[in-house]
Amino acid sequence: MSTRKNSGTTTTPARHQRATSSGSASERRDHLVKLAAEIFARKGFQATTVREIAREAGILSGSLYHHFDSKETIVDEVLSTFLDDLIARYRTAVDSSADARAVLSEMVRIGFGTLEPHRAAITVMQNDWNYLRQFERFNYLVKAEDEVEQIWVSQIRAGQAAGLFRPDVDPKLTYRMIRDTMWVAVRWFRPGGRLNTHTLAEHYITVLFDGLATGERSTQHG
Amino acid sequence: MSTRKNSGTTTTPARHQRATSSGSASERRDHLVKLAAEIFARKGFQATTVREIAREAGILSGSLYHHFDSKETIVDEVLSTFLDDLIARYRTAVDSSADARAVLSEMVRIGFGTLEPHRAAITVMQNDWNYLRQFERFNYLVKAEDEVEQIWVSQIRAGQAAGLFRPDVDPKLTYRMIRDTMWVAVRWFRPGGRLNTHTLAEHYITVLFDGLATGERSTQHG
Amino acid sequence: MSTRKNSGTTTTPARHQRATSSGSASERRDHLVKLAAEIFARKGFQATTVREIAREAGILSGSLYHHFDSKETIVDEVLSTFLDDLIARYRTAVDSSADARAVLSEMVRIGFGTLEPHRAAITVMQNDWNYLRQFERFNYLVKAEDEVEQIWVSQIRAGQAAGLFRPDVDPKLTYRMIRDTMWVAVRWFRPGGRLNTHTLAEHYITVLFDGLATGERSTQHG
Amino acid sequence: MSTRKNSGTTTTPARHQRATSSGSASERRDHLVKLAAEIFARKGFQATTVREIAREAGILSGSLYHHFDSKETIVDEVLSTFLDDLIARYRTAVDSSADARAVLSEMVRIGFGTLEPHRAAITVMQNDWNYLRQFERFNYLVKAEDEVEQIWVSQIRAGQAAGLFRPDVDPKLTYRMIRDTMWVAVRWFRPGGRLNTHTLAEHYITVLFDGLATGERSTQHG
DNA sequence: AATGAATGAGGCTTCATTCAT
DNA sequence: AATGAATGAAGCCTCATTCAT
Repeated sequence: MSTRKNSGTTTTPARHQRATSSGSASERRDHLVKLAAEIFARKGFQATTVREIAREAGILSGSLYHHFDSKETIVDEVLSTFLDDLIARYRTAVDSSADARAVLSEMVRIGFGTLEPHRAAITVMQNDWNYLRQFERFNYLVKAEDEVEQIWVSQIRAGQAAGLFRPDVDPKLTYRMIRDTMWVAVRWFRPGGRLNTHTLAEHYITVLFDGLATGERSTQHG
Repeated sequence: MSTRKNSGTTTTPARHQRATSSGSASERRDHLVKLAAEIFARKGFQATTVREIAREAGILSGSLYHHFDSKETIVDEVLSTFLDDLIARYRTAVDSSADARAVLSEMVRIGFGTLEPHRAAITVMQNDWNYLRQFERFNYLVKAEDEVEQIWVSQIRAGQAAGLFRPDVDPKLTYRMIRDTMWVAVRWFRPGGRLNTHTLAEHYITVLFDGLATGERSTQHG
Repeated sequence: MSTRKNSGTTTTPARHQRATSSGSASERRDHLVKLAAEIFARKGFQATTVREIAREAGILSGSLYHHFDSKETIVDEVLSTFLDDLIARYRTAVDSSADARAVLSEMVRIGFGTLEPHRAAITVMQNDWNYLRQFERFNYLVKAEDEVEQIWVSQIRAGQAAGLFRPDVDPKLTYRMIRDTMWVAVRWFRPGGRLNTHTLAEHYITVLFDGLATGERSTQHG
Repeated sequence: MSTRKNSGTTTTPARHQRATSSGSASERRDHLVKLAAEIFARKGFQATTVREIAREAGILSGSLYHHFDSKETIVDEVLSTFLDDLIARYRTAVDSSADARAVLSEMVRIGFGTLEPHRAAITVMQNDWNYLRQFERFNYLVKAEDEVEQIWVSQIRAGQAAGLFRPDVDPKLTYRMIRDTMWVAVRWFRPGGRLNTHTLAEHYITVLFDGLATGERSTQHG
């Protein structure tokens, strides 16, 4: 699936193909996208000025428009690159013939696993989603989200059907809680800190499947 | 704790307190804050213009400055009102003499319970936190967050000490996951929809304490 | 001469004549004018807000409009009060039958003598003249200035005619230099400092009439 | 001494230095500064709007910010350019080996000589000094003023020590009077009128050194 | 006399974007 | 590919003034 509206990185025919010191045109473009993503993540999309992105890249703001139509084109590329990658990974996990618990575990690992390589994109998605979705051009974000939900929910349902998961939980609701827990972690997760994404994933898998409580289950508390 | 920078609603000595047809000055102010909160939630703080807030209130933008120093003063009031209320509720729950599981369950209920009355404030906090915390005036947000974390973590630790909770989970990490799950729900939760906040809370309490899986625990999967 | 456009202090029929705790209406008005003059002097007319004047008077800005039509009415009163007083004093000096040197000396003393009682008004006149004269309502300032010039120049001419003053100086130019020297002193003169206005006047009279140089005159230097 | 906060005209390394039809960037900037100075002088700093400056330059107000950070940056440049030039000229005069009277005469000529080329800047300094000095960024104005006072006072003292000047005049006070007389002349001096700045200077030198009176000196009058 | 809410015009500044060079 | 000057719309905020109470 290509969620990208504009030329994607993988499908773009390299234009000009100059072999300059700074690499090909598309490499330059990718570099700029990465730079921008970091600033978007740090300050928010709206609070980031085009001048700021340009300055960080060592050029003037007008020059950015040789690479991108608009500021929105840049976030677009940031977000769609992430979503393309994420969905591709989920598909791989689902395509294995493992049972639902194993698949879900793998998907949790995939989710936490994107925290580092796609930290900026995930942050932007968390913080600026609400703003960006107002624009028609970002409708595809909702579509991608729906597709992801589809993948998760069907796994949870499969697990329930197989008797692996409690039958009394709501699949959609459960998915949303898992999803939120993973993505929001980007707000406090710091690479190189006390916890790495692997630990995070295993910790969450444990609590998710077996719960926080010890001993006999179903005790009426609260 | 009062996180409020400006005169708080509960502690403000009633000044002049004229009883006019349009209500007291502080009622007018509160009304404006609520209006603004809704728009901030819908469009984001930065994307909301003061003209927009004023128009919705039926006045001109300049007139807003009769009530507030700045646009930031308005969000400030939105957020601190919410935090004051939340922390007060948590304190009440903690002060009961129930066991850790009961207290945590109650705190989860409190959290989900704020989703409706403080929907706008929570949304703003989720979406604009990253932007707002850049300003010194919002330092108190971090302080309030720390206090809340303190409350939760100590309950989780107490539960572990009492043998109620798994000893192998990280208290801070667990708190963060719970918190995120609750708050981010504001993004998709719609009052009057299929799920109400009570259902949400109980659902989450179930999964949180007892896990998603059925049958024997600790089986190595994935 | 009354330069005042609005009700002057001396000619205004006392309205209402209430004997309140704060004095008559005109006393209240005068008090406000004095307050305002100080702020105008300190911050400049334009940079002074009506709110600021009101705050200093312990009332709200809207209430000022019970006393004055507009902000400009207030400066108007500040300036015309000063000019009325100044011109009256000059007239007295001129009406003596002393010789030109004595009269001019006295006028210099009068000028420096206004520095303390009319410090604020003189400061406003120095700093905001350029701005205020743009408005038709302040045309009378130019008229007052012309009248003062008239008084001085005729004295200088009389002194030249009597052989008391050099015939080779330009009377108007000389007047302007004297005037400027006196008024601009308001910028650095501080009551209670090393110099009082009496010393200032005598110092200036000395240099003005007899020059800075010692010994033989007319030596070609420079 | 460079009082300039921003890149000074004399010391700026020519950046890029494109030779376009409209001149270099710094030429454009200088042109804008001159335009602005005229309006500041005519209407006062505060009463001048950036739109007005832009309109006079044939551009839109936003475009001004391509050249200057703020309205204050523009006056800053106006004033510091003048002060730099003035102080440089004074230094040259002082560095000659002439006697104090000759040096002072020359400095008077320099002062009046700036009236035409720096008319706008001097006017702004006279009228808006009181307002501008409130801002930290204009602290350097006071420093420059102090330096100038230093130069004058030491010459007056030298003249007194050499027996050229009356010993009974206060050097600082005398300096201030001279200074005020020169600068305030900018308020009424009109190039091309009856008097030119050369005449003005010689007139003032005459009165300053030898006084207004004829005949025997020190006669007690007044 | 005073309040306090509101007006409405206007101020400075920012910023994505364009375009000739 | 990049520059740099300019656009033009819009944003936040200020302030003298008005007016019902």
